[in-house]
Amino acid sequence: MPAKYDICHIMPERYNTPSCSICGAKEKSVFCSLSNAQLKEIDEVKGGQIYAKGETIFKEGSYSRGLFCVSKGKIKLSRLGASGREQIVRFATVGDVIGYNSMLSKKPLSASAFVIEEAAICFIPAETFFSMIKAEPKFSLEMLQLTAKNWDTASRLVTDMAQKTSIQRLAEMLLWLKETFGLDEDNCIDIQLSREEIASMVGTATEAVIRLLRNLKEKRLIELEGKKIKLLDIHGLVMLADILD
Amino acid sequence: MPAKYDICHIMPERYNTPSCSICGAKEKSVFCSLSNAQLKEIDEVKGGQIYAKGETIFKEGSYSRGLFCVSKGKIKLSRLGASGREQIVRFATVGDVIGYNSMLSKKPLSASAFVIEEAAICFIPAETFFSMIKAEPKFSLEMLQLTAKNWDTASRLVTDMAQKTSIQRLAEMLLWLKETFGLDEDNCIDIQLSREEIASMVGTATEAVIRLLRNLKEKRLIELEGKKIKLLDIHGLVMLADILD
DNA sequence: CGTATGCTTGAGACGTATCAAGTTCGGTGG
DNA sequence: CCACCGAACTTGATACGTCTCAAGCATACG
Repeated sequence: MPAKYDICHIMPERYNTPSCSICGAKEKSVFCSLSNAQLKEIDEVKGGQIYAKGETIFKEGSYSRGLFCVSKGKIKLSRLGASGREQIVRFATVGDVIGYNSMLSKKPLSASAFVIEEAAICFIPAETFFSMIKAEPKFSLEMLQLTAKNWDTASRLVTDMAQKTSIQRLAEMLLWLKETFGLDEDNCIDIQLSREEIASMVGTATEAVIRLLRNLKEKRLIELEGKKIKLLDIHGLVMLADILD
Repeated sequence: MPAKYDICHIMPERYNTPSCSICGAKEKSVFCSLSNAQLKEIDEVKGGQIYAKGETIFKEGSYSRGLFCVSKGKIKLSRLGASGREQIVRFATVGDVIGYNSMLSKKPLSASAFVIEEAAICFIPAETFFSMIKAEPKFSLEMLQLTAKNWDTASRLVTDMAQKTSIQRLAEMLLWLKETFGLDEDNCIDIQLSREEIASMVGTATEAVIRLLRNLKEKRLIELEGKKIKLLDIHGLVMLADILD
Protein backbone atom coordinates (compact mmCIF):
# COMPACT_ATOMS: atom_id res chain seq x y z
CA MET A 1 0.00 0.00 0.00
CA PRO A 2 1.86 3.14 -1.14
CA ALA A 3 1.20 6.12 1.11
CA LYS A 4 3.08 8.95 -0.51
CA TYR A 5 1.99 11.64 1.86
CA ASP A 6 1.18 11.33 5.48
CA ILE A 7 -1.86 13.44 5.91
CA CYS A 8 -4.22 14.43 8.65
CA HIS A 9 -7.71 15.64 7.98
CA ILE A 10 -7.57 19.22 9.11
CA MET A 11 -5.42 20.46 6.34
CA PRO A 12 -4.11 23.45 4.47
CA GLU A 13 -5.12 23.42 0.84
CA ARG A 14 -2.67 21.49 -1.18
CA TYR A 15 -5.53 21.11 -3.61
CA ASN A 16 -7.12 24.15 -5.12
CA THR A 17 -10.58 23.29 -3.91
CA PRO A 18 -13.34 24.08 -6.35
CA SER A 19 -16.14 26.15 -4.94
CA CYS A 20 -19.07 23.97 -3.93
CA SER A 21 -21.34 25.93 -6.23
CA ILE A 22 -19.41 24.84 -9.32
CA CYS A 23 -18.31 21.44 -8.06
CA GLY A 24 -19.45 18.61 -10.29
CA ALA A 25 -20.28 16.62 -7.20
CA LYS A 26 -22.92 19.09 -6.08
CA GLU A 27 -25.76 18.01 -8.32
CA LYS A 28 -25.28 14.38 -7.45
CA SER A 29 -25.00 15.01 -3.74
CA VAL A 30 -27.15 15.89 -0.77
CA PHE A 31 -25.93 19.46 -1.04
CA CYS A 32 -28.03 20.19 -4.10
CA SER A 33 -30.81 21.51 -1.87
CA LEU A 34 -28.62 24.20 -0.35
CA SER A 35 -28.73 27.80 -1.50
CA ASN A 36 -25.74 29.51 -3.10
CA ALA A 37 -25.28 31.54 0.05
CA GLN A 38 -25.11 28.39 2.12
CA LEU A 39 -22.67 26.79 -0.31
CA LYS A 40 -20.48 29.90 0.01
CA GLU A 41 -20.56 29.42 3.75
CA ILE A 42 -19.28 25.89 3.29
CA ASP A 43 -16.60 27.09 0.87
CA GLU A 44 -15.18 29.30 3.57
CA VAL A 45 -14.67 26.58 6.14
CA LYS A 46 -14.08 23.44 4.16
CA GLY A 47 -10.73 21.79 3.66
CA GLY A 48 -9.77 20.25 0.33
CA GLN A 49 -7.34 17.46 -0.30
CA ILE A 50 -5.97 15.28 -3.07
CA TYR A 51 -5.39 11.64 -2.20
CA ALA A 52 -3.29 9.21 -4.22
CA LYS A 53 -4.31 5.64 -4.89
CA GLY A 54 -3.86 3.50 -1.81
CA GLU A 55 -3.99 6.36 0.67
CA THR A 56 -6.14 6.31 3.75
CA ILE A 57 -8.78 9.00 4.19
CA PHE A 58 -9.82 7.88 7.63
CA LYS A 59 -9.45 4.86 9.79
CA GLU A 60 -11.99 2.76 11.58
CA GLY A 61 -11.90 3.37 15.32
CA SER A 62 -10.95 7.03 15.14
CA TYR A 63 -13.44 9.86 15.37
CA SER A 64 -14.81 12.11 12.69
CA ARG A 65 -15.82 15.65 13.50
CA GLY A 66 -17.20 16.39 10.10
CA LEU A 67 -18.09 14.86 6.81
CA PHE A 68 -16.10 14.12 3.68
CA CYS A 69 -17.51 14.88 0.26
CA VAL A 70 -16.01 13.11 -2.74
CA SER A 71 -15.41 15.61 -5.53
CA LYS A 72 -13.47 13.17 -7.70
CA GLY A 73 -12.15 9.61 -7.55
CA LYS A 74 -13.12 6.24 -6.19
CA ILE A 75 -13.11 5.13 -2.58
CA LYS A 76 -13.69 1.86 -0.80
CA LEU A 77 -15.08 1.70 2.71
CA SER A 78 -14.08 -1.37 4.60
CA ARG A 79 -13.85 -2.69 8.10
CA LEU A 80 -11.71 -5.27 9.77
CA GLY A 81 -13.47 -8.48 10.75
CA ALA A 82 -12.67 -10.28 13.99
CA SER A 83 -9.97 -12.38 12.33
CA GLY A 84 -8.39 -9.26 10.88
CA ARG A 85 -9.74 -9.86 7.40
CA GLU A 86 -10.92 -6.88 5.41
CA GLN A 87 -14.58 -6.62 4.50
CA ILE A 88 -15.61 -4.01 1.96
CA VAL A 89 -18.99 -2.67 2.95
CA ARG A 90 -19.47 0.17 0.52
CA PHE A 91 -17.96 2.22 -2.27
CA ALA A 92 -18.05 5.97 -2.75
CA THR A 93 -17.52 8.09 -5.82
CA VAL A 94 -18.20 11.63 -7.00
CA GLY A 95 -21.07 13.21 -5.10
CA ASP A 96 -21.04 10.72 -2.23
CA VAL A 97 -20.45 11.78 1.33
CA ILE A 98 -18.63 9.59 3.82
CA GLY A 99 -17.56 9.66 7.44
CA TYR A 100 -20.68 11.41 8.73
CA ASN A 101 -21.89 8.47 10.71
CA SER A 102 -19.33 8.90 13.42
CA MET A 103 -20.00 12.63 13.51
CA LEU A 104 -23.69 11.98 14.10
CA SER A 105 -23.34 9.23 16.65
CA LYS A 106 -20.24 10.71 18.27
CA LYS A 107 -18.93 7.17 18.26
CA PRO A 108 -15.79 5.85 16.56
CA LEU A 109 -15.86 5.40 12.81
CA SER A 110 -17.02 1.91 12.01
CA ALA A 111 -15.20 1.66 8.72
CA SER A 112 -12.01 2.87 7.10
CA ALA A 113 -11.88 4.70 3.79
CA PHE A 114 -9.17 3.92 1.24
CA VAL A 115 -8.58 5.47 -2.14
CA ILE A 116 -8.86 3.11 -5.10
CA GLU A 117 -8.45 5.77 -7.75
CA GLU A 118 -6.93 9.21 -7.23
CA ALA A 119 -9.44 11.31 -5.36
CA ALA A 120 -10.24 14.90 -4.48
CA ILE A 121 -12.10 15.15 -1.23
CA CYS A 122 -13.47 18.05 0.78
CA PHE A 123 -13.91 18.03 4.52
CA ILE A 124 -16.83 19.91 6.03
CA PRO A 125 -16.72 20.45 9.80
CA ALA A 126 -19.53 19.12 11.98
CA GLU A 127 -20.55 22.58 13.20
CA THR A 128 -21.23 23.76 9.66
CA PHE A 129 -23.15 20.60 8.93
CA PHE A 130 -25.30 20.97 12.03
CA SER A 131 -26.06 24.59 11.30
CA MET A 132 -27.21 23.60 7.81
CA ILE A 133 -29.48 20.98 9.32
CA LYS A 134 -30.99 23.64 11.54
CA ALA A 135 -31.37 26.17 8.76
CA GLU A 136 -32.56 24.00 5.93
CA PRO A 137 -35.19 21.30 6.54
CA LYS A 138 -34.88 20.20 2.92
CA PHE A 139 -31.26 19.38 3.60
CA SER A 140 -32.26 17.40 6.68
CA LEU A 141 -34.64 15.40 4.60
CA GLU A 142 -32.03 14.85 1.94
CA MET A 143 -29.61 13.52 4.54
CA LEU A 144 -32.30 11.36 6.08
CA GLN A 145 -33.12 9.85 2.73
CA LEU A 146 -29.46 9.17 2.16
CA THR A 147 -28.87 7.39 5.44
CA ALA A 148 -32.11 5.49 4.96
CA LYS A 149 -30.96 4.36 1.53
CA ASN A 150 -27.64 3.28 2.94
CA TRP A 151 -29.22 1.20 5.66
CA ASP A 152 -31.48 -0.33 3.09
CA THR A 153 -28.56 -1.33 0.91
CA ALA A 154 -26.71 -2.72 3.89
CA SER A 155 -29.64 -4.80 5.07
CA ARG A 156 -30.01 -6.18 1.57
CA LEU A 157 -26.36 -7.12 1.74
CA VAL A 158 -26.94 -8.92 5.02
CA THR A 159 -29.53 -11.17 3.41
CA ASP A 160 -27.29 -11.82 0.45
CA MET A 161 -24.28 -12.63 2.56
CA ALA A 162 -26.26 -14.97 4.75
CA GLN A 163 -28.12 -16.85 2.08
CA LYS A 164 -26.31 -16.80 -1.21
CA THR A 165 -23.53 -19.06 -2.36
CA SER A 166 -20.23 -17.42 -3.11
CA ILE A 167 -20.70 -17.50 -6.87
CA GLN A 168 -24.05 -15.78 -6.48
CA ARG A 169 -22.48 -13.19 -4.25
CA LEU A 170 -19.73 -12.67 -6.78
CA ALA A 171 -22.29 -12.17 -9.55
CA GLU A 172 -24.14 -9.76 -7.30
CA MET A 173 -21.00 -7.81 -6.54
CA LEU A 174 -20.11 -7.49 -10.21
CA LEU A 175 -23.55 -6.05 -10.82
CA TRP A 176 -23.14 -3.76 -7.86
CA LEU A 177 -19.80 -2.53 -9.19
CA LYS A 178 -21.43 -1.93 -12.55
CA GLU A 179 -24.15 0.18 -10.89
CA THR A 180 -21.65 2.14 -8.84
CA PHE A 181 -18.88 2.76 -11.35
CA GLY A 182 -20.49 2.02 -14.69
CA LEU A 183 -19.05 0.37 -17.77
CA ASP A 184 -16.47 1.68 -20.20
CA GLU A 185 -16.80 1.54 -23.99
CA ASP A 186 -15.80 -2.15 -23.95
CA ASN A 187 -18.47 -3.17 -21.45
CA CYS A 188 -15.76 -3.56 -18.85
CA ILE A 189 -16.50 -2.53 -15.28
CA ASP A 190 -14.90 0.87 -14.87
CA ILE A 191 -12.77 0.10 -11.85
CA GLN A 192 -9.67 -1.93 -11.22
CA LEU A 193 -9.73 -4.11 -8.16
CA SER A 194 -7.32 -6.79 -7.07
CA ARG A 195 -8.60 -10.32 -6.65
CA GLU A 196 -8.02 -9.85 -2.96
CA GLU A 197 -10.28 -6.79 -2.92
CA ILE A 198 -12.98 -8.65 -4.79
CA ALA A 199 -12.64 -11.39 -2.20
CA SER A 200 -13.14 -8.81 0.55
CA MET A 201 -16.41 -7.81 -1.02
CA VAL A 202 -17.69 -11.29 -1.67
CA GLY A 203 -16.54 -12.47 1.72
CA THR A 204 -14.37 -15.34 0.59
CA ALA A 205 -10.74 -16.22 -0.10
CA THR A 206 -8.81 -14.86 -3.07
CA GLU A 207 -8.30 -18.38 -4.40
CA ALA A 208 -12.04 -18.87 -4.40
CA VAL A 209 -12.57 -15.64 -6.32
CA ILE A 210 -10.17 -16.79 -9.02
CA ARG A 211 -11.96 -20.10 -9.41
CA LEU A 212 -15.36 -18.44 -9.36
CA LEU A 213 -14.37 -15.84 -11.96
CA ARG A 214 -13.16 -18.63 -14.21
CA ASN A 215 -16.45 -20.38 -13.62
CA LEU A 216 -18.37 -17.28 -14.72
CA LYS A 217 -16.13 -17.06 -17.75
CA GLU A 218 -16.86 -20.68 -18.64
CA LYS A 219 -20.53 -19.88 -18.31
CA ARG A 220 -19.91 -17.09 -20.84
CA LEU A 221 -21.23 -14.46 -18.46
CA ILE A 222 -18.00 -12.49 -18.29
CA GLU A 223 -14.68 -12.13 -20.05
CA LEU A 224 -11.39 -11.59 -18.26
CA GLU A 225 -8.31 -9.67 -19.30
CA GLY A 226 -6.01 -8.97 -16.43
CA LYS A 227 -7.92 -6.93 -13.91
CA LYS A 228 -10.48 -5.86 -16.44
CA ILE A 229 -13.79 -7.61 -16.20
CA LYS A 230 -16.04 -7.45 -19.22
CA LEU A 231 -19.71 -8.17 -18.69
CA LEU A 232 -21.00 -10.35 -21.52
CA ASP A 233 -24.40 -11.31 -20.21
CA ILE A 234 -25.82 -9.01 -17.58
CA HIS A 235 -29.18 -10.71 -17.57
CA GLY A 236 -27.45 -14.01 -17.01
CA LEU A 237 -25.61 -12.56 -14.04
CA VAL A 238 -28.87 -11.28 -12.57
CA MET A 239 -30.44 -14.71 -13.03
CA LEU A 240 -27.51 -16.38 -11.36
CA ALA A 241 -27.43 -13.93 -8.46
CA ASP A 242 -31.12 -14.41 -7.83
CA ILE A 243 -31.42 -18.17 -8.49
CA LEU A 244 -34.16 -17.34 -10.94
CA ASP A 245 -33.22 -20.11 -13.32
CA MET B 1 -49.31 -18.41 11.73
CA PRO B 2 -52.50 -17.33 13.45
CA ALA B 3 -53.88 -14.10 12.04
CA LYS B 4 -56.93 -13.41 14.11
CA TYR B 5 -57.83 -10.11 12.55
CA ASP B 6 -57.25 -8.98 9.01
CA ILE B 7 -56.09 -5.45 9.41
CA CYS B 8 -55.00 -2.59 7.26
CA HIS B 9 -52.85 0.22 8.56
CA ILE B 10 -55.17 3.13 8.34
CA MET B 11 -57.36 2.15 11.18
CA PRO B 12 -60.04 3.16 13.60
CA GLU B 13 -58.93 2.76 17.19
CA ARG B 14 -59.55 -0.70 18.38
CA TYR B 15 -56.86 0.04 20.91
CA ASN B 16 -57.31 2.87 23.32
CA THR B 17 -54.15 4.60 22.20
CA PRO B 18 -52.22 6.25 25.00
CA SER B 19 -51.39 9.88 24.41
CA CYS B 20 -47.83 10.25 23.14
CA SER B 21 -47.03 12.52 26.05
CA ILE B 22 -47.63 9.75 28.58
CA CYS B 23 -46.57 6.81 26.42
CA GLY B 24 -43.78 4.78 27.95
CA ALA B 25 -42.20 4.57 24.54
CA LYS B 26 -41.67 8.31 24.31
CA GLU B 27 -38.57 8.63 26.47
CA LYS B 28 -36.86 5.82 24.66
CA SER B 29 -37.76 7.07 21.22
CA VAL B 30 -36.84 9.77 18.76
CA PHE B 31 -39.94 11.67 19.83
CA CYS B 32 -38.43 12.73 23.13
CA SER B 33 -37.21 15.95 21.56
CA LEU B 34 -40.69 17.07 20.59
CA SER B 35 -42.68 19.56 22.63
CA ASN B 36 -45.94 18.66 24.34
CA ALA B 37 -47.82 20.72 21.77
CA GLN B 38 -46.22 18.75 18.98
CA LEU B 39 -46.99 15.45 20.70
CA LYS B 40 -50.62 16.55 20.96
CA GLU B 41 -50.60 17.19 17.25
CA ILE B 42 -49.46 13.63 16.68
CA ASP B 43 -52.10 12.33 19.09
CA GLU B 44 -54.78 13.83 16.92
CA VAL B 45 -53.78 12.10 13.71
CA LYS B 46 -52.17 8.88 14.78
CA GLY B 47 -53.80 5.47 14.56
CA GLY B 48 -53.36 2.88 17.27
CA GLN B 49 -53.57 -0.85 16.97
CA ILE B 50 -53.10 -4.04 18.97
CA TYR B 51 -51.44 -6.92 17.16
CA ALA B 52 -51.47 -10.54 18.31
CA LYS B 53 -48.45 -12.81 18.13
CA GLY B 54 -47.79 -13.90 14.58
CA GLU B 55 -49.63 -11.03 12.93
CA THR B 56 -48.14 -8.99 10.15
CA ILE B 57 -47.70 -5.26 10.63
CA PHE B 58 -46.51 -4.61 7.12
CA LYS B 59 -45.17 -6.57 4.22
CA GLU B 60 -42.04 -6.19 2.19
CA GLY B 61 -42.81 -4.83 -1.26
CA SER B 62 -45.75 -2.66 -0.23
CA TYR B 63 -45.47 1.04 0.48
CA SER B 64 -45.51 2.89 3.76
CA ARG B 65 -46.89 6.38 3.95
CA GLY B 66 -45.96 6.91 7.52
CA LEU B 67 -44.08 5.46 10.40
CA PHE B 68 -44.94 2.90 13.06
CA CYS B 69 -43.99 3.47 16.67
CA VAL B 70 -43.85 0.47 18.97
CA SER B 71 -45.60 1.28 22.25
CA LYS B 72 -45.48 -2.28 23.54
CA GLY B 73 -44.41 -5.73 22.39
CA LYS B 74 -41.71 -7.35 20.31
CA ILE B 75 -41.35 -7.28 16.54
CA LYS B 76 -39.08 -8.98 14.06
CA LEU B 77 -38.18 -7.37 10.75
CA SER B 78 -37.30 -9.83 8.07
CA ARG B 79 -36.97 -10.06 4.34
CA LEU B 80 -37.24 -12.90 1.88
CA GLY B 81 -34.01 -14.02 0.27
CA ALA B 82 -33.84 -15.07 -3.36
CA SER B 83 -34.57 -18.69 -2.51
CA GLY B 84 -37.58 -17.65 -0.47
CA ARG B 85 -35.86 -18.16 2.86
CA GLU B 86 -36.55 -15.69 5.61
CA GLN B 87 -33.73 -13.52 6.88
CA ILE B 88 -34.25 -11.57 10.06
CA VAL B 89 -32.46 -8.25 9.75
CA ARG B 90 -33.59 -6.41 12.84
CA PHE B 91 -35.79 -6.48 15.92
CA ALA B 92 -37.93 -3.73 17.35
CA THR B 93 -39.36 -3.21 20.79
CA VAL B 94 -40.85 -0.43 22.89
CA GLY B 95 -39.69 2.98 21.70
CA ASP B 96 -38.46 1.80 18.33
CA VAL B 97 -39.87 3.16 15.10
CA ILE B 98 -40.22 1.03 11.98
CA GLY B 99 -41.41 1.35 8.42
CA TYR B 100 -40.08 4.87 7.91
CA ASN B 101 -37.52 3.88 5.36
CA SER B 102 -40.06 3.37 2.63
CA MET B 103 -41.76 6.62 3.55
CA LEU B 104 -38.49 8.49 3.15
CA SER B 105 -37.32 6.84 -0.04
CA LYS B 106 -40.82 6.51 -1.51
CA LYS B 107 -39.73 3.03 -2.50
CA PRO B 108 -41.30 -0.27 -1.49
CA LEU B 109 -40.66 -1.53 2.01
CA SER B 110 -37.57 -3.67 2.01
CA ALA B 111 -38.58 -5.80 4.96
CA SER B 112 -41.70 -7.22 6.55
CA ALA B 113 -42.63 -6.75 10.19
CA PHE B 114 -44.09 -9.61 12.22
CA VAL B 115 -45.19 -9.65 15.82
CA ILE B 116 -43.29 -12.01 18.09
CA GLU B 117 -44.98 -10.91 21.28
CA GLU B 118 -48.32 -9.10 21.52
CA ALA B 119 -47.75 -5.53 20.48
CA ALA B 120 -49.37 -2.10 20.60
CA ILE B 121 -48.31 0.03 17.70
CA CYS B 122 -49.16 3.56 16.59
CA PHE B 123 -49.12 4.76 13.04
CA ILE B 124 -48.04 8.32 12.31
CA PRO B 125 -48.77 9.63 8.81
CA ALA B 126 -45.94 10.86 6.64
CA GLU B 127 -47.30 14.41 6.41
CA THR B 128 -47.17 14.81 10.17
CA PHE B 129 -43.69 13.39 10.25
CA PHE B 130 -42.44 15.75 7.55
CA SER B 131 -43.98 18.77 9.24
CA MET B 132 -42.17 17.81 12.45
CA ILE B 133 -38.91 17.58 10.54
CA LYS B 134 -39.49 21.08 9.20
CA ALA B 135 -40.50 22.51 12.55
CA GLU B 136 -37.99 20.89 14.84
CA PRO B 137 -34.33 20.58 13.79
CA LYS B 138 -33.62 18.65 16.96
CA PHE B 139 -36.04 16.02 15.80
CA SER B 140 -34.33 15.89 12.40
CA LEU B 141 -31.07 15.29 14.09
CA GLU B 142 -32.56 12.62 16.30
CA MET B 143 -33.92 10.82 13.25
CA LEU B 144 -30.61 11.19 11.45
CA GLN B 145 -28.76 9.69 14.36
CA LEU B 146 -31.21 6.84 14.43
CA THR B 147 -30.91 5.95 10.75
CA ALA B 148 -27.16 6.35 10.99
CA LYS B 149 -27.09 3.93 13.91
CA ASN B 150 -29.20 1.46 11.99
CA TRP B 151 -26.94 1.54 8.98
CA ASP B 152 -23.99 1.09 11.27
CA THR B 153 -25.53 -1.98 12.86
CA ALA B 154 -26.41 -3.40 9.47
CA SER B 155 -22.95 -2.90 8.05
CA ARG B 156 -21.50 -4.60 11.12
CA LEU B 157 -23.85 -7.49 10.42
CA VAL B 158 -22.60 -7.68 6.85
CA THR B 159 -19.05 -8.22 8.05
CA ASP B 160 -20.18 -10.81 10.56
CA MET B 161 -22.25 -12.72 8.06
CA ALA B 162 -19.47 -12.75 5.53
CA GLN B 163 -16.63 -13.70 7.80
CA LYS B 164 -17.78 -15.58 10.83
CA THR B 165 -18.53 -19.27 11.15
CA SER B 166 -22.07 -20.20 12.01
CA ILE B 167 -21.31 -20.91 15.65
CA GLN B 168 -19.72 -17.49 15.98
CA ARG B 169 -22.73 -15.92 14.34
CA LEU B 170 -24.99 -17.81 16.69
CA ALA B 171 -23.03 -16.58 19.70
CA GLU B 172 -23.20 -13.07 18.28
CA MET B 173 -26.95 -13.31 17.77
CA LEU B 174 -27.52 -14.51 21.31
CA LEU B 175 -25.60 -11.49 22.54
CA TRP B 176 -27.58 -9.27 20.21
CA LEU B 177 -30.84 -10.68 21.55
CA LYS B 178 -29.61 -10.07 25.06
CA GLU B 179 -28.88 -6.42 24.22
CA THR B 180 -32.23 -5.95 22.54
CA PHE B 181 -34.57 -7.77 24.88
CA GLY B 182 -32.56 -8.17 28.04
CA LEU B 183 -32.41 -11.05 30.51
CA ASP B 184 -35.04 -12.21 32.97
CA GLU B 185 -34.34 -13.07 36.61
CA ASP B 186 -32.92 -16.46 35.56
CA ASN B 187 -30.41 -14.99 33.11
CA CYS B 188 -32.57 -16.28 30.29
CA ILE B 189 -32.93 -14.17 27.15
CA ASP B 190 -36.28 -12.48 27.49
CA ILE B 191 -37.77 -13.58 24.20
CA GLN B 192 -39.07 -16.84 22.83
CA LEU B 193 -37.97 -17.68 19.32
CA SER B 194 -38.38 -20.90 17.40
CA ARG B 195 -35.25 -22.69 16.22
CA GLU B 196 -36.32 -21.78 12.74
CA GLU B 197 -36.37 -18.09 13.63
CA ILE B 198 -32.95 -18.33 15.19
CA ALA B 199 -31.81 -19.99 11.99
CA SER B 200 -33.20 -17.04 10.02
CA MET B 201 -31.06 -14.70 12.06
CA VAL B 202 -27.88 -16.72 11.93
CA GLY B 203 -28.38 -17.49 8.26
CA THR B 204 -28.28 -21.24 8.48
CA ALA B 205 -30.57 -24.28 8.63
CA THR B 206 -32.66 -25.14 11.69
CA GLU B 207 -30.84 -28.44 12.05
CA ALA B 208 -27.58 -26.58 12.24
CA VAL B 209 -28.94 -24.27 14.92
CA ILE B 210 -29.91 -27.24 17.05
CA ARG B 211 -26.48 -28.76 16.77
CA LEU B 212 -24.77 -25.45 17.41
CA LEU B 213 -26.90 -24.71 20.47
CA ARG B 214 -25.98 -28.11 21.85
CA ASN B 215 -22.38 -27.32 21.10
CA LEU B 216 -22.61 -24.08 23.09
CA LYS B 217 -24.24 -26.01 25.90
CA GLU B 218 -21.41 -28.54 25.92
CA LYS B 219 -18.99 -25.62 26.07
CA ARG B 220 -20.95 -24.52 29.19
CA LEU B 221 -21.69 -21.14 27.64
CA ILE B 222 -25.46 -21.55 27.70
CA GLU B 223 -28.17 -23.71 29.23
CA LEU B 224 -31.26 -24.85 27.35
CA GLU B 225 -34.75 -25.51 28.60
CA GLY B 226 -37.27 -25.66 25.80
CA LYS B 227 -37.21 -22.34 24.04
CA LYS B 228 -35.59 -20.60 26.97
CA ILE B 229 -31.93 -19.89 26.56
CA LYS B 230 -29.96 -19.16 29.70
CA LEU B 231 -26.67 -17.36 29.31
CA LEU B 232 -24.08 -18.93 31.60
CA ASP B 233 -20.93 -17.26 30.37
CA ILE B 234 -21.43 -14.01 28.53
CA HIS B 235 -17.74 -13.28 28.37
CA GLY B 236 -17.17 -16.69 26.85
CA LEU B 237 -19.77 -15.96 24.21
CA VAL B 238 -18.08 -12.68 23.37
CA MET B 239 -14.74 -14.42 23.10
CA LEU B 240 -16.19 -17.06 20.83
CA ALA B 241 -17.98 -14.53 18.64
CA ASP B 242 -14.82 -12.50 18.22
CA ILE B 243 -12.26 -15.31 17.97
CA LEU B 244 -10.36 -13.58 20.72
CA ASP B 245 -9.20 -16.79 22.33
C1' DC C 1 17.88 -9.09 -14.50
C1' DG C 2 16.27 -10.29 -9.99
C1' DT C 3 13.11 -9.80 -6.50
C1' DA C 4 8.50 -8.92 -4.83
C1' DT C 5 3.87 -9.01 -5.45
C1' DG C 6 -0.10 -10.66 -7.19
C1' DC C 7 -2.21 -14.39 -9.55
C1' DT C 8 -3.26 -19.27 -10.47
C1' DT C 9 -3.62 -24.23 -9.70
C1' DG C 10 -4.01 -28.60 -7.02
C1' DA C 11 -4.96 -31.70 -3.08
C1' DG C 12 -6.85 -32.36 1.31
C1' DA C 13 -9.62 -31.27 5.37
C1' DC C 14 -13.35 -29.14 7.37
C1' DG C 15 -17.82 -27.22 7.90
C1' DT C 16 -22.36 -27.03 6.64
C1' DA C 17 -26.52 -28.11 3.79
C1' DT C 18 -29.67 -31.53 2.71
C1' DC C 19 -32.47 -35.46 3.10
C1' DA C 20 -34.76 -38.82 5.75
C1' DA C 21 -36.16 -40.60 9.75
C1' DG C 22 -37.64 -40.31 14.53
C1' DT C 23 -39.18 -37.82 18.92
C1' DT C 24 -41.23 -34.43 21.74
C1' DC C 25 -44.40 -30.78 22.52
C1' DG C 26 -48.66 -28.18 22.50
C1' DG C 27 -53.16 -27.64 21.43
C1' DT C 28 -57.98 -29.65 20.18
C1' DG C 29 -61.83 -32.41 20.42
C1' DG C 30 -63.89 -36.49 22.09
C1' DC D 1 -58.89 -35.67 31.40
C1' DC D 2 -56.94 -38.21 27.99
C1' DA D 3 -56.03 -39.42 23.18
C1' DC D 4 -54.88 -37.65 19.12
C1' DC D 5 -52.87 -34.81 15.58
C1' DG D 6 -49.83 -31.65 13.56
C1' DA D 7 -46.05 -28.74 14.27
C1' DA D 8 -41.81 -28.09 16.10
C1' DC D 9 -37.76 -30.19 17.40
C1' DT D 10 -33.95 -33.59 17.28
C1' DT D 11 -30.80 -36.96 15.36
C1' DG D 12 -28.03 -39.45 11.89
C1' DA D 13 -25.83 -40.27 7.31
C1' DT D 14 -24.25 -38.36 3.22
C1' DA D 15 -22.73 -35.05 -0.21
C1' DC D 16 -21.28 -30.80 -1.57
C1' DG D 17 -19.05 -26.46 -1.23
C1' DT D 18 -15.51 -23.80 0.43
C1' DC D 19 -11.21 -22.79 3.13
C1' DT D 20 -6.52 -23.73 3.80
C1' DC D 21 -2.07 -24.89 2.74
C1' DA D 22 1.58 -25.48 -0.50
C1' DA D 23 3.58 -24.76 -4.58
C1' DG D 24 4.23 -22.88 -9.20
C1' DC D 25 3.57 -19.11 -12.55
C1' DA D 26 3.02 -14.34 -14.40
C1' DT D 27 3.72 -9.55 -13.95
C1' DA D 28 5.53 -5.22 -12.37
C1' DC D 29 9.24 -2.61 -10.86
C1' DG D 30 13.62 -1.02 -9.38
